[in-house]
Amino acid sequence: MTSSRTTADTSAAVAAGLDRLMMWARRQVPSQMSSTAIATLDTLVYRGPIRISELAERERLTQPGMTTLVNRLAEQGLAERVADATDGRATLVRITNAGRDLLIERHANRTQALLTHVERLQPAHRRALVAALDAIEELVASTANGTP
Amino acid sequence: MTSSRTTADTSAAVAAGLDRLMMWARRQVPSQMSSTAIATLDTLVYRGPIRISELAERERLTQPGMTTLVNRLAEQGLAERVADATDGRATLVRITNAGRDLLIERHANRTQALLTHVERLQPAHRRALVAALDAIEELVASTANGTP
DNA sequence: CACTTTATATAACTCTCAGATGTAACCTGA
DNA sequence: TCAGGTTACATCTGAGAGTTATATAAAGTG
Repeated sequence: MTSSRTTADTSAAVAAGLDRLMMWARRQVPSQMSSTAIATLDTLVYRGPIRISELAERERLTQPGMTTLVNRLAEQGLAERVADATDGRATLVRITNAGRDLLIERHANRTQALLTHVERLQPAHRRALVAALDAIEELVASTANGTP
Repeated sequence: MTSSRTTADTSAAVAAGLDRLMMWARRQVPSQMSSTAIATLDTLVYRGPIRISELAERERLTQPGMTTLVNRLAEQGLAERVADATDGRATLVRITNAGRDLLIERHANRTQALLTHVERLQPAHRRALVAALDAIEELVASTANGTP
């Protein structure tokens, strides 16, 4: 009882802490592209070629919205359309090398921006964050594929 | 030597982990309001009444952009304009009780959404995140007031 | 008291999204 | 095999939220 109570409380504390962390981090790293565009490219990396409608659902966009977003990405050479061999109606979207490069560069920039702050932390706190990296990994992986 | 090398590496790992965490969390909690509007309200809480132009700079918006955003917030009753007693040109923006309530409710909603995932973590991972809460606190506080 | 600077507001435009609707490809049963 | 229904995507308009350029009003300055 005490145990489950504690688990619930600490989970809530962690969730609240993560939310505040995100609010903070958002301000540290200005981003030039639409966050939806970035997240979509990210999904393309982890999911591979994927249908427009499925992409729209994952990114919580309407299908027409995703269609125009894919158009923009294609114009910029960051993604491309591929015919679906199994269904003539469908279009698969695939990230290009340029798209991957953009994500890599962006990630590096953001990491650099956060780095300054992380380096200034008390050593013990930094160690605590390092120790939590696997946990973050699990969290991110928890819905990385097939969100339900 | 080895030590400083390790510090830099682990800091980078932490920063990279945080970036991926943000990408992930973005998808978990859809928000109805503009993220800029939320962040602005948040700033109003932590800074108290503040000038339009200073607010614009903090949120990386142009001054006209912040003027219209403040108009929207005022129409919704989430913030209000107050005359600056020391400067007739300036307008101070102040959050209202309704604005505070909205932030509180939103934080609760997001925390609830994250909670599900946190509770499913392996106990050891959850403990690691709990242990990192103070570190997160320090990180968020590092530029919570007066970023420069 | 003119002149410059500062703080905000207004106007016109752009970009990105949502909602409604159209069109082509697939599936199903008589 | 073909008519009717469904699925997947595209197109069209309209609204929201931001930008730059510019105007207005209050402060400072010689």
